[in-house]
Amino acid sequence: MEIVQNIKIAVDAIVFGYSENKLNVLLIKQKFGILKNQWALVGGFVKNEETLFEAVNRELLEEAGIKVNYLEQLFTFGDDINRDPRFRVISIAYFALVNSTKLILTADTDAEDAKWFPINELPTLAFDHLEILQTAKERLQSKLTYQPIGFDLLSKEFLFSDLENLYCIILEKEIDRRNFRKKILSFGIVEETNKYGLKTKGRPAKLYKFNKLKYNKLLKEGFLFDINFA
Amino acid sequence: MEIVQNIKIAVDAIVFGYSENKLNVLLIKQKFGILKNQWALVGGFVKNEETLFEAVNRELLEEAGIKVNYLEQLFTFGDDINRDPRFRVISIAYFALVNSTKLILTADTDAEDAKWFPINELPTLAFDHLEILQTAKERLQSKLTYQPIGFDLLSKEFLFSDLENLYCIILEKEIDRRNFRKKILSFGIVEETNKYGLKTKGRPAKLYKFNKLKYNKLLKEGFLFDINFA
DNA sequence: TCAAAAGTGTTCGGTGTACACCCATGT
DNA sequence: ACATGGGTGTACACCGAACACTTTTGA
Repeated sequence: MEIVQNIKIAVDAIVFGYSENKLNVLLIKQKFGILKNQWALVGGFVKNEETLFEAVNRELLEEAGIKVNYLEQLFTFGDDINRDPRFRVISIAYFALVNSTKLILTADTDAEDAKWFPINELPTLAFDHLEILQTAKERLQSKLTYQPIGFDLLSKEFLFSDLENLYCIILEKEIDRRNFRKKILSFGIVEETNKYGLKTKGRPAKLYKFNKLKYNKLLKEGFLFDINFA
Repeated sequence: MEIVQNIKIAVDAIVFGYSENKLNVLLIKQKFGILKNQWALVGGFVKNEETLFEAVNRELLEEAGIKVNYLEQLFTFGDDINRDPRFRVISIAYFALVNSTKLILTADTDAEDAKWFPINELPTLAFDHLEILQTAKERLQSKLTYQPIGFDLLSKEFLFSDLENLYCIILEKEIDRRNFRKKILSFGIVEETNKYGLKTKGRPAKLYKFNKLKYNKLLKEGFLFDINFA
């Protein structure tokens, strides 16, 4: 049986970053091709000899010069046959998190520009990238409540108030400071250091860190991370 | 920029059915090609002009003659470059549920045979289909606890004891009958009919039915289906 | 001494959990 | 009358939600 398929395979990455009390998304503007002068997600075609995972990581490095903290497959977009006007492209979208938006974006080989955009101030996006982004945002929101991925958006040592804020902003709701703190600490996977954050107004705040080893150990014992506030 | 890709796109479906207190999976044996005489998931290559969704439904109809109750994208398998020995194939796997395993399986065009296998008595499977199946089983287990998909595995009208059993078997744990019943009924999305199930031993059992409209209405009001027992 | 943010405890109501008894039928 | 599965009710413990005060710094 001969199979004749004229379908291309691409990977796209939705990269989230958090800084200054805002949730940001990484977008690029390409030098060449159909995407010239248009903001789009990091992505590109899969090479014959590389895995999907390798393809995403390569594009992240080539187009933005970054290595991410967290990466998982999101969804495969292939039901809109004309999502790319040139020819049929099926895109396997990935969901990524990086800590600190301050990392240097090196618009490298293919990308003319790479920038962080607050999720509420997006430019017009190429193709169906806005739809992909929306799916990614929903995944982020739901996953935040049952997996400790929030820490991948913060630096290794962070302020409790930053963690609180991150949850409030991403979940788009108010959370009681005291209950939030109590809940997180009750898990025993966040530890205080003896360092303090930068001087600001008010009482100095301790830096905390996420103990991943402890978390993995608890996981095996049946522990469930779960943060669901009314 | 010219893109030369030698990658084929396939869809595969993991179809679950429930009957006689067992969780079953639908497998087929193909007439032709590399899969001759091997049990495999329903699936095949995507045609140029059809959506992914259409492709899965077509294969389900062609190879097993069924229409499913529930269908969602599961995961895209493309990290093992040699998962198919002929050439590189990326498979977009779908997760499907049907009510009652008694529906007639018509091994149609391509399939020589189509059969239900209890999930604990599987034959050797083609390619990485066992891995795909494992992923599907995990999705089923987790989704069962936060979405009312159990009803898609039962007939329109069902016995409470069947629902209880379904949960016990799929989640592989014991559940207190009384608490389970109380919980489900408290949602207000399952209603009793005035019919009774087939005569068996003991007191006759009422038939119940799932009120999908009510569920959708409650969903909009922020209702969360959630069944998690210790 | 005042403002501003960090850090801590208590009360209350709801819900998950464990558990025991009655009901309706066929034999 | 008895075996078999269907159907109901209660008591307790724990946890999430609401909420107020003290602490530590800089100005």
